[in-house]
Amino acid sequence: MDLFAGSLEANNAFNSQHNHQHCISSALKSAKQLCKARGQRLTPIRELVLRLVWQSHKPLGAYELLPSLAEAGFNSAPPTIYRALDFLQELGLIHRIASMNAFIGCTNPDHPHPSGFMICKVCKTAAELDTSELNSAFESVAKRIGFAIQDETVELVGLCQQCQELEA
Amino acid sequence: MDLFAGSLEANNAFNSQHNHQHCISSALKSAKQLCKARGQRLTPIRELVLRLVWQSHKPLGAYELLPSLAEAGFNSAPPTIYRALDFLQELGLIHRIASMNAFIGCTNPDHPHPSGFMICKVCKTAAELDTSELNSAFESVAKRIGFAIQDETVELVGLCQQCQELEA
DNA sequence: TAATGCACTGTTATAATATAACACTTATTG
DNA sequence: CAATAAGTGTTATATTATAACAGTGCATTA
Repeated sequence: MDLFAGSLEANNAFNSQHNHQHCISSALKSAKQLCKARGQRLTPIRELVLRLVWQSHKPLGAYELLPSLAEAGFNSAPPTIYRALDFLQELGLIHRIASMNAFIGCTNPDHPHPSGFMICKVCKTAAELDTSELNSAFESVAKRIGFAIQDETVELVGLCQQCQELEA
Repeated sequence: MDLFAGSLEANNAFNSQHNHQHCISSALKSAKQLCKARGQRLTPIRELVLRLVWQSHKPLGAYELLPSLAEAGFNSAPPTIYRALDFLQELGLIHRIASMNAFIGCTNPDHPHPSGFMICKVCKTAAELDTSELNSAFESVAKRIGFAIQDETVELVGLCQQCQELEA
């Protein structure tokens, strides 16, 4: 059975050729738009944390971000970073990867959709998937048992192509 | 699109009428069989931890299990419980729910399959899903980008029927 | 402009989850 | 029985996350 072939798409995180500056500037642009639209403030700390998360396509832990906050002259106690991360999550600008206790930038915050990740356990790169289409499967089983889905966590861990080649 | 209707099944965790003694005895039977087949030992600590996890269909945190270990006369420092949990996980007898940092008994350890959970955020009950059919979707996107999936985490959080009714 | 209120940040302390390292005991096997 | 491996006990510590309260600064409106 392969009914869903073509229905999921991964972003270009595993393509090391992509223009990453574009990822960053696009994320910042979205952030500013979203904040404006919702009457929220993208303060210096929040913007910096967003930039830090977007350094790469590898999920980063809260405590990995702290030193950079300190360098930038901000307070760097845990609450500072968690507040910023919570804020960015609520706006859909970043996602938390539950299986890694880490955070990653959302590739498409302007069009909220249920998402999942493919995460390479060697290079730690994570590609976001749009899992909208899987929802029909989730919803159909949910409906049968009367369950109302509110939040989805889909995390597929394995090896990306490049790391498979390096291992071989 | 509803191609996957009928392809996922949830277990009976949300049905409070089910014979839970049967869940427990079935889990223990599987555990003994699996251990025997693999030349592993289901020691008293491991069996107790499995029983404790199977108290209910609610995922339990490691530190919630410790007091019961102490009561039973065992050492109750964290490593004791984590070792038992690791062991049971490796045999596929329990699953870890990443989004809750908690552990739950596997409903069907004799027939290993990729699995997911529907978790009620009010009563904390979690029903295991057999997500074998979703694999074709996951695998097809994985194939396109050359990703080799090794482990899947699928956790759907929301409200079970009963808790929806109580909230209303 | 002064007063007020509110969102944001600073700071200290601590909770919650998980693992490292090493000593000791018990089971298994040759 | 001795040797080895597997399991457990114990202490300490790492990692992740939140509680609670004080201070600061900006925005609104009187």
